Amino acid sequence: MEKLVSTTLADRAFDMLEAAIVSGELAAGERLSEAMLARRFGISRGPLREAIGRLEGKKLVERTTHIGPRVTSLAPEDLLELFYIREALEGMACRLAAEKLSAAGILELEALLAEQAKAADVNAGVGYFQAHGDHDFHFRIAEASGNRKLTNLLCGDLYSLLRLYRYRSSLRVGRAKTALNEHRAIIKALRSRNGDKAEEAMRAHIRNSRTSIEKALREAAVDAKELDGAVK
Amino acid sequence: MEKLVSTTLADRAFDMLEAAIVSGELAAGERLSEAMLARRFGISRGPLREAIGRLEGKKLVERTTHIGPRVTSLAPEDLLELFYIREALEGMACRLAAEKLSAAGILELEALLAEQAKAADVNAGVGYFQAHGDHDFHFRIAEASGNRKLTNLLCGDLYSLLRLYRYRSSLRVGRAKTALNEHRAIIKALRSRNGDKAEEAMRAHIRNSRTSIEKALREAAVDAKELDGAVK
DNA sequence: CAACTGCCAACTGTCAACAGTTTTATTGAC
DNA sequence: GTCAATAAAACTGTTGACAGTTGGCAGTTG
Repeated sequence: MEKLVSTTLADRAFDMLEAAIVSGELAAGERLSEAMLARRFGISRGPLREAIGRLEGKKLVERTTHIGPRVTSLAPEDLLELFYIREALEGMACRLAAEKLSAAGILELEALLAEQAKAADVNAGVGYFQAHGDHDFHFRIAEASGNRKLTNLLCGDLYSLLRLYRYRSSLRVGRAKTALNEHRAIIKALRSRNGDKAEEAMRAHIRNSRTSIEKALREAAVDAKELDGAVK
Repeated sequence: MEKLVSTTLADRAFDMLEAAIVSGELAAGERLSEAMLARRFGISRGPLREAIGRLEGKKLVERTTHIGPRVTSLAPEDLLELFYIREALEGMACRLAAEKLSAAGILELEALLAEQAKAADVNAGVGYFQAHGDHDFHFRIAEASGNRKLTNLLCGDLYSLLRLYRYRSSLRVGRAKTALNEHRAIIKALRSRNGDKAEEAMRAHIRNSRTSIEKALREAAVDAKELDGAVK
């Protein structure tokens, strides 16, 4: 048996499509032509269709009959709705992590945070932080919950959905430093092994993220209106 | 335009399969033969495959290459993990509902509860309560949250997953009356428009459900062990 | 010049057939 | 009688082709 890569074509198509979608290579709302994608991946339309079906089940693409599949496009309200879900789920994950995390695990988190602090300093807290560091931090805590279904839901489904919405990094200038402090508070709560405090620390963090985005969205809406008025 | 039912074959197959799975007609862990299902639905394997793909994305079926799709089977630990997720999400839904629910909405909930109380009395609180009433109650609150993504996640994905695990109703004897009281407490918190209280009331309710199931599972495990010993 | 009608190309939905793998049944040996 | 090996049956993965629908383009008409 040399076929260690016994993945089916549909599997590979699924992975490639998901990667292309969350990376933004396939823009939100873009129509996916089956024939084109089939040529691009070098496979037939059958497996491709199955892959698209799976993505549809994951809410990453939507379909309308005879017109074709499109990448799910998230309205600003949808993004905010997802943040309420994140607050609930990551709060729970953080509570569980506080009860289960090993001393070594906490040290790892602190090391990660120290690295982020450096990066945040270097970049004056703009893009990088949100892109990689924040992500990793939340990932680790989700995994530390020890709840596999919760971890999969957060890291697998929810985060790929969140990435569909590409907010301009300018929306978040100045948030990085605050967020870093909130991460410190979370680790402190984790170290105390207090589930209540850990959950509340995480929820406050995500709540603040949400209000920050809400504010940015309002400002963006105002700008758009002014621009619209100017054009007219 | 008389073709209001422009559903595709794959859509119908998806609906029928999902219904068959959550109703238990297709048992958990059962292997799904594509040819058999295609004959049964009177369609070809193409659309069927796509429907199965969607269910796979929804985590209702799992696939292994060249062996075929099987209905996802939930271990007891998986069930408990789902209850932690429920606690987080429904707690959040209840908080949002407390802030948004109209007076009329609260009256509807109370009416529903009164109906359940009658049914619970009649059946001495065994099967019916859990099967319909509890479900409806939680559904309504999820919808009242006003958060569409949250509602879909709870009512669409999570509940169909939960139904995969068919606990014998005997596991829950005596829980019905307690649960009814907990529902009353939830409504009381909703009426007070206090998000914190509403969230905590719902979380306590689901936590109690979980501990009740944990206890029942432990007892069932002991019984199984004794039975196993007797057989040997 | 604008709007409507009819046609055409492109695409999606569906199917039947082929290739490779797994499972089962049969056969033979010990 | 049991076990192993081989062959056949059944099933999944994949493909290419066909039918029905959608959207756009050109031509025509008011």
